[in-house]
Amino acid sequence: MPRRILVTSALPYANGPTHLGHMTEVVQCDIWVRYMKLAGHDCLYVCADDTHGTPIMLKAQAEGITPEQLIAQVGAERRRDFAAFGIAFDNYYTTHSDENRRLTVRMYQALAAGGHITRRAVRQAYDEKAGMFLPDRYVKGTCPICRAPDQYGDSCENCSGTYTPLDLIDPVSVVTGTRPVARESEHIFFRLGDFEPMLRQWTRSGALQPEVANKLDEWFEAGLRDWDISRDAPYFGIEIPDAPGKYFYVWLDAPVGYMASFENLCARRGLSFDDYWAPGSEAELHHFIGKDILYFHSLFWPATLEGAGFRKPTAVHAHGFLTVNGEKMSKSRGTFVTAGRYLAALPPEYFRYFLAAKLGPGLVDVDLNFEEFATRINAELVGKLVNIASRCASFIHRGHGGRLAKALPDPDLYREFADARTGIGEAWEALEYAAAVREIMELADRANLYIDRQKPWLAAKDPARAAEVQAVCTQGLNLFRVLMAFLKPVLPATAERAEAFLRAPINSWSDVATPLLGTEIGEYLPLATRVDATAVSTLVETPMADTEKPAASAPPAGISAEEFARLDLRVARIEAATLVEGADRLLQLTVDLGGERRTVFAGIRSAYEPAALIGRHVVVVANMKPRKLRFGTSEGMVLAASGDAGLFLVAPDAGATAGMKVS
RNA sequence: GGCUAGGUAGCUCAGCUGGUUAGAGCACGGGAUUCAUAACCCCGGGGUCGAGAGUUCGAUUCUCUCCCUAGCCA
Repeated sequence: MPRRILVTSALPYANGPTHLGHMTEVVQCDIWVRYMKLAGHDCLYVCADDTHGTPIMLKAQAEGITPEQLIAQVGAERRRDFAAFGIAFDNYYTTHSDENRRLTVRMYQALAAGGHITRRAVRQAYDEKAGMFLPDRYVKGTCPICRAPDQYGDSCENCSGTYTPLDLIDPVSVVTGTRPVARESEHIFFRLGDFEPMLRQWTRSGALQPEVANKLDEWFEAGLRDWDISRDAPYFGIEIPDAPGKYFYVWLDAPVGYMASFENLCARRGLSFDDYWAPGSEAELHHFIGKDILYFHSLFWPATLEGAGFRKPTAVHAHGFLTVNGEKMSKSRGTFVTAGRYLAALPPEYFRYFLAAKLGPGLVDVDLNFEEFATRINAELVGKLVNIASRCASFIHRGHGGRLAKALPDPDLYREFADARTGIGEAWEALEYAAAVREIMELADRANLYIDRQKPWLAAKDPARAAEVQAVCTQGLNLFRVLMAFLKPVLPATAERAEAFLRAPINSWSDVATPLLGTEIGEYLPLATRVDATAVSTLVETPMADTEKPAASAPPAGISAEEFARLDLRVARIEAATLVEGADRLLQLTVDLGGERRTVFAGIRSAYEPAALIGRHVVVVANMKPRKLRFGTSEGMVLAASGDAGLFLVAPDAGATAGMKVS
């Protein structure tokens, strides 16, 4: 029985470029959707741009364009980027649409009719120069609790205390730089507490991951407060019908965008909206989101749906963030990888594969470690999987006219592979992607082992054994085909090329139940090629702050002897020095610290020839935390003086030997 | 601070409801092979399973305390 399933991934906010964090979510979701479709379910995947709110309004202002122009621009980029990564939306829409406005108003009116809406005055920071109320994050000032300067209006990063923008000492509007004043305005609230019994029950209904349900208990304990769903003009959003000059808070209309996008799809495909959204609907509704927006999707969203007479989600699947080389993606650290930057360096399906190999059903972050990325692509995808086809294809073409044998020499082995689809399918559905990939790679190992044991290259030397060669390679290619089918949700384009090569499409999950026999295959072209580490390293900009910016920029305050003693300065002897390709300032040095050897990158290329450095003694900070650069890890820092006259290494007097402490 | 999750080989991780010498991949050392994109195959080194206490005939697996890491606190 095919299930009817509607799937969404979180609507990306239309205020900036698509980055790998966005991609993590849509790729996870897309893999799931593709698997469910292959498994024969009636599965639809919709998404949209989240386009309203103050940040969009201000960003458009700053760029001198209208919000509509801004979201149109971002929307076009999004579609292009998602398409490039093979995300197969059934519909990608926008929250700035008629459908969304109508549905949001309808939801609000139903909530009001049900008595779930209340109003009261709120005192807020108001920017008189800009003529607008300021969201908490748009006011900065000194923390009233710990006096840390330059803190946001909602909480302090230093002492993590919470307060309101008006509590700040010397508050400043981020918009105009003026001091905001307190002003009152009537706001409209959604009475979330009305839905506590329903939410407590829904939370434990299997809709949420267990650790998420635990988290929610904490929120229940704290008590469910009313939710402020209105904002005063000027605001880019949907005007509230019975409150002129007031707009719906973007977080009210954003998830409604799921429905709006679906309604838009219904119009195009002749589907019934109510089949999916009416209470008691038999269809499943799955939301994929990041853990940061769990609160909205596990409390407000089901409550507003229930209150407005819609069905609740079947499941909310939250995932963790993507980190890059162990660090949060951040623009200032240069670890902010946009979709465009990735695409310039690497094939999109490599990212999909890597992610699948790392993702589980939980909320843990996934780290994009460059070394591991290259390893997994090269060792697993190329070395194991694609290798099976590569090593078999030539034999089938040589001497057998590209035709597969009529029977498998080892049907039991084939059946084992084909039967694995049940477990692997269950793993895909359960979001146990890493487990699925692990199992597929174990099978790939076995396929390679099979070929190794049969040694078709030996049999190929004996014309009398031609049939044996053909049979063994037919077996190998069929095993390969099974594995490719298993990975089709992850690698749709690669799978398609494999299908073209084998001249046999894979249209459903059970297609691999029967092997390919007696048919002709196409020419083998490499389905995936190895990545080299430098391509991967171009994903990030190297900040190089250590070497580029001499200490002159930061006049250090007086330090104590203890503080100085924290530096482990050592004499080191340079054993090797090489140019670093792609870095015009760096030299890679291998230094001897008196028995210990270290690799250090130093920004001294402008002043020294590598060959001239070998054998020289320099001073190195030996207890520097290892620092990952684009070209490798630097395990220390070489001291040098610099100024207008140039750059000069610091060297000990003659007689000092490697390893000596400098103090 | 409260809560949630996690701490198993150099790295990434698997170890279901406690049970014989704790596993895999990558990396590393040795060997074999040459069909294949320096791929594949065999062998090997390497772990006080975060620390301590408890329950038990027996704990990586259960309980408690502590330490460390990450995240969440509208």
